[in-house]
Amino acid sequence: MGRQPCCDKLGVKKGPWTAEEDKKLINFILTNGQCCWRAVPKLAGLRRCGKSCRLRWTNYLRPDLKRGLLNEAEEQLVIDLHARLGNRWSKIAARLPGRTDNEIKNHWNTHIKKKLLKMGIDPVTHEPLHKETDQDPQQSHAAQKSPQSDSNHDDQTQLPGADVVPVNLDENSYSPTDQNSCSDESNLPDANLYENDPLISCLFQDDNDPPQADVSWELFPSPEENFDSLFATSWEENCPWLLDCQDFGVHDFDYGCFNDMEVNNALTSLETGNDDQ
DNA sequence: AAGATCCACAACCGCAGGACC
DNA sequence: GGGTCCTGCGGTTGTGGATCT
Repeated sequence: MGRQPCCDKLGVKKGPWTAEEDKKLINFILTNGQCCWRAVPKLAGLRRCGKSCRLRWTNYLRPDLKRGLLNEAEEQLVIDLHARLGNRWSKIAARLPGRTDNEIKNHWNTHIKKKLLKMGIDPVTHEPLHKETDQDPQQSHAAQKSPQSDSNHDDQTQLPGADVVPVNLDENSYSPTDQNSCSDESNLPDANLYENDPLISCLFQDDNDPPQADVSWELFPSPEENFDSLFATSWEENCPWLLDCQDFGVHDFDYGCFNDMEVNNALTSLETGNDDQ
């Protein structure tokens, strides 16, 4: 049926995002909220397809994201939810605020799956593996302690230490992804969210104490601070961890490169169909 | 020290479904 | 009702770093 590709492949950049691109995207979302991802690249001055922008935002730049490995409680919850929901990662992620479906999926594939296998549990069915796979005593012991062995979880599973939403499999229950619906005021990132986000906080904060690598991800900027002035501060001093994350072109990370005029120009070119990517 | 292999994670791809015209 | 657009989802791939030989 001649469905259009999500982006024209020509001139669209792929691969890892640079700091410059991140900055443009963050800045755009902060200014305009999440709206019409297809238009975002043009409006934000990015050579990316909208899909890529959306993924980058939801999986990495979103202010309410936690970072770092899932803690034990979260892991247990993922296992429990997976037993009921299967590979519906977005549903699972909805029960773990600050975690993305991609993150959980990756963690499942790289850690939990192996862990379960080691414990003698089939990661697909969550049933004990066949007896012919001779478990050594340690493994069978581990299997006995597995979350699946106590089968009477109810739908309000809440593990100690887990910063998670109570499990209620009612489809209408809370989902963090609900904030993704298109642009109204409520869609603009809540300033309070940034109090829990290290990346944004690094970008915004004054040069105070650097965030801890471990991440309680607690944050700092006073709400009344203006994003512009915050962006202008020297974040790289405060965020050595960020420099480790990607090969960022940090020195290009100049907030001044994006402004209203640029947005207007992009809007104009979008309206007129002028695409000079 | 260098090459090979493994591992973890970010990013991409293709499809499905809902909204809109 | 059908076509198109847009977004979200789940599976898969690519890449860089870590570890092993």
